[in-house]
Amino acid sequence: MPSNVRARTDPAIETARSVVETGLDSGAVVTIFGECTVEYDGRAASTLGPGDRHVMCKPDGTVLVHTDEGHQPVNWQPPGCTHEVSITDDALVLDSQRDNPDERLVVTFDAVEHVAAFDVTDPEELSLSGTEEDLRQRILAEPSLIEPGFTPLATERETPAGAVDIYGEDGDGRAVVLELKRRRVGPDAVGQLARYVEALQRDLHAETGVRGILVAPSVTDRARSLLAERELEFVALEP
Amino acid sequence: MPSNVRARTDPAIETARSVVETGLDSGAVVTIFGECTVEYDGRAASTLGPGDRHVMCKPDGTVLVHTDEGHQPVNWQPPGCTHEVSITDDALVLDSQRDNPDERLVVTFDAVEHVAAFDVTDPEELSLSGTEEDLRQRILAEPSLIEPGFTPLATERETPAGAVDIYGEDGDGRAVVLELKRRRVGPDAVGQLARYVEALQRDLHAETGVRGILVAPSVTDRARSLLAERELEFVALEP
DNA sequence: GTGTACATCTCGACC
DNA sequence: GGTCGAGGTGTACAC
Repeated sequence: MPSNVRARTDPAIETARSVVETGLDSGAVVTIFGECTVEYDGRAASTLGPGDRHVMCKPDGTVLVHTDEGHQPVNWQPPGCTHEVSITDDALVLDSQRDNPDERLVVTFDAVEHVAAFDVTDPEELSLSGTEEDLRQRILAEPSLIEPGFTPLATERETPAGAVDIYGEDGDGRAVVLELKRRRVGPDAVGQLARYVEALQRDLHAETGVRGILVAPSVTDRARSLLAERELEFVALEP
Repeated sequence: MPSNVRARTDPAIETARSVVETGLDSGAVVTIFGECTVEYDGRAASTLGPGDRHVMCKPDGTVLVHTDEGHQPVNWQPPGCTHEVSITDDALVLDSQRDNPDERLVVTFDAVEHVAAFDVTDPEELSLSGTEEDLRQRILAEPSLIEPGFTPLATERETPAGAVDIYGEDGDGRAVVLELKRRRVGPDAVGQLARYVEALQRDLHAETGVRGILVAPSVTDRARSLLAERELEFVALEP
């Protein structure tokens, strides 16, 4: 059985170029480790001087440049880019570009210390729970978690300010807007709820006010006082 | 000169364990490629069935699990975690945990096709331009970009709703709040500006209203109408 | 440590 | 293709 991996440590530059080019052409995930500089120009612009980094090129056009710290790549290119590899002045150059927006990432390796091409077979999808969608399902299955008498009427109900997570009415027939968050919320969520309540109020020409309820595990102090100022409510609930 | 890289293709499982453990202990960036399953439990919870993935462990405690698609890792652990590697039932198991919040990621490799440890030396910092901070500097250097007579008085001015990007006054001495965005803005930015304007209005007990100006390259239609409803303004400006 | 807002955010869904 | 909001968001910075 042939290996799914083609790798070289401290390769000659032409060998490195070959592994990368062959890998990219065959739809492999290609990684390059070595001393490099990185130039980026697009939505923003950046430069990164010489240092050791790990670069990953995916067959979907993604590029990721990782240092030894942090979850986030120091530089990257999103899916959909086209990469080219070449040798210029004894350096291995990876050039990744895209349109809309016009963006370009160029990684120049003075020295390649490792290169690898991985044939990836991954049939599985991630199964994730504990999302906002789970919270929504919980409430729709048991509306009394919000308060006795609450009745959901629609999800994703459109308003001039955007779609409301859950729209319904309370035991007295008043319109209720729910904004759901899977985690502790700050002022931004209050602003969002306030927008929806105001928009719906205008839209319905309601005589009685539209109630707005923020549903989340907890709120910060500032968010709580913003809720109070706007006469909005809070219900503690987890996904 | 000894190589900065220790790598093995299709290693025996004990060899793989040794390279990973030695690498983690020495502060190297360690990568493992092979067929694995992934279990995560923490802020949310997830499972991922068998497939080929590329796993990177950084010396700061970061773990990244990448498939062949997308910018984002399919699973990960943020910096600050402690990882352990072991062999259980002929599988290589990577166990990464942290407290606050309690989170655990377990990657189980049925087969390791490649393993590598990279000694990283990276003295450079990223130099980035085109950020919101650049836009702020541009306005402070030339306030008339907002409008003739505008005078900045403070940045990060605190209000009960949060800190205002730039606070100042117009040619008539009216208070002005600027909210800056480096890119095209939607309804969320309008909500943010509205919160600040309302909070400052209350705070100042101003007789004349506080003006709110959104400064960004452009706005969506919905954001524009929300601005109009709230009598907020827009100035087109890029970073 | 928590709170707050930015980010080349990315990503998916819907229009 | 643009708009919109979620995200296990991560990240820096202020309190």
